[in-house]
Amino acid sequence: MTSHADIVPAVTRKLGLLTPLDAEDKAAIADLPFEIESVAQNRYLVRAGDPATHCCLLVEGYACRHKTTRLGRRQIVSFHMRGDLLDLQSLLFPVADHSIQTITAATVAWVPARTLQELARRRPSIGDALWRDTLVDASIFREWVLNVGRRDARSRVAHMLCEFAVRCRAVGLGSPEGFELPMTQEEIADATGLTSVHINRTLRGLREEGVIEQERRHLIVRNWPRLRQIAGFDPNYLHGAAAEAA
Amino acid sequence: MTSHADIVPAVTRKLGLLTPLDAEDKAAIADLPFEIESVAQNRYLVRAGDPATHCCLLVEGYACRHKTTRLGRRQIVSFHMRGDLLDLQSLLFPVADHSIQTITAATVAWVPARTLQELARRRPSIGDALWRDTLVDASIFREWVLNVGRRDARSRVAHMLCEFAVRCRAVGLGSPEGFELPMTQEEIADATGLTSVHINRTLRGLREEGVIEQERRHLIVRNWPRLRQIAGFDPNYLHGAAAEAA
DNA sequence: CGACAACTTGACGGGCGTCAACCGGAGTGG
DNA sequence: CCACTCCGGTTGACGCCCGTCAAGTTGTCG
Repeated sequence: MTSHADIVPAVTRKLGLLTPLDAEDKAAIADLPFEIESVAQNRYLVRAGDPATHCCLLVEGYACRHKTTRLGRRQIVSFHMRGDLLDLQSLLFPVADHSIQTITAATVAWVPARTLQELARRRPSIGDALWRDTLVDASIFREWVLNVGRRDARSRVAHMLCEFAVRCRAVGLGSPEGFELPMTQEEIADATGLTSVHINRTLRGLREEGVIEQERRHLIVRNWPRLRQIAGFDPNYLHGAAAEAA
Repeated sequence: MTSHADIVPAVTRKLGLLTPLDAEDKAAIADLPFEIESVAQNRYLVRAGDPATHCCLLVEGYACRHKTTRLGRRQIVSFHMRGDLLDLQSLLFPVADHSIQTITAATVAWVPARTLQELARRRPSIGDALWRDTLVDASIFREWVLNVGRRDARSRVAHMLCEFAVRCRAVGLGSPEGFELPMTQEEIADATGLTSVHINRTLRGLREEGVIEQERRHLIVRNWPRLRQIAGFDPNYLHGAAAEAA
């Protein structure tokens, strides 16, 4: 069971990595009225079009944001893991412009958007940290536009794996070599703008070259330099998000 | 010639659309030390890797942000026009993670990032407005990921045209039907993840169907409903950016 | 009027989508 | 404890959308 007392250090740590916080900032965070919820796999946390009343912190598990074309074609625009703040994007908007869905069972902590916004005004350091977090997200979106727009399937998948690996490591998930890869091939496809069939072929290619190894929902990177080279991966765009990985 | 006195109302108007500003906010904006510069076509305003010391307001003309793959393939991640704030993205980061380049001759107003950041803290409404502006940008990036990842060439180009049209209208550029389309076909290609050859064929297709008309760098939309339908365009994701267009 | 960038068009090929079949593991119910 | 089901993964055949290459043409600026 997760309690309010477990959440506070996680949030403080997360924001503290983005901007220095003083004692009063930390006290203010401890006062936040989190509501903790356990969520099953494949459940919506936010639906596009919903009024945006709450923000949430992903305490445990994995999630993604996605949008769909009018014809129903889905595009995942980001993956999220333990410690990520979701839906800061709509903190200042009345309705959500995209959906957020769990990939695995997860636990999340909800805070009223109004409360958070008010806190950001009262404690400018916290405001900075939140703003910075959304800027990192934006930087990742830009990299994804590049990834989907200008890399072939092979590099595209490799790039997505590199990013996921680095971000996992940054929050202490998995070892340097291996980590959980919780999404289905169809979800990888929707994130890279490909089809699940082609993801399957591409992963097989990487496996046959000895770059990666997979079993179940676990991925082992056998040849990091090669994977980075295939991806053309340069982690700068992750900014603080990978601070610990350096 | 553009002077400091011309810039202030433009900035005030821009930010005022995002969040209500009081007299003190406006006075603070008027005190900002803008440095005005005229820039030729195809000049870099910011290069990826540059230290991010200044932010800039695009006073007149058009610009784009872009990133490139290690193999040198370029992806434009956004277009910008009169009134847009550029490089708020790197307000809180030490180095720029992408480049910004003019598409036409332009005039820009520079402000030290430090000054703006300090203003955002001192006047929370201005901070909100700036944050909100970066959130709108992020929302547009997400839509671009979807556009490039999940639409075919035809819809993709149509979508890009719809967005550009709506944003032009929002800042009073062009008429409901026609507007300047300042970018080359190669730039449209780099924004949509296609090639200039295919952009040429796609635009021809739209012309032959009577959806659009082009002469020089000018575009006339002959059949708006049809263009929107081809694009599957829903302007919600532009949030405040198109406030005036409604 | 010459030079250069942007646009235009055709021929051809490949990367990836589509369709379809099959497999394998996990959960479920008898 | 075994059948049944279902989701996700795997593989092959085939074809199309879009990239590539190449050769003009047009427009613009000196």
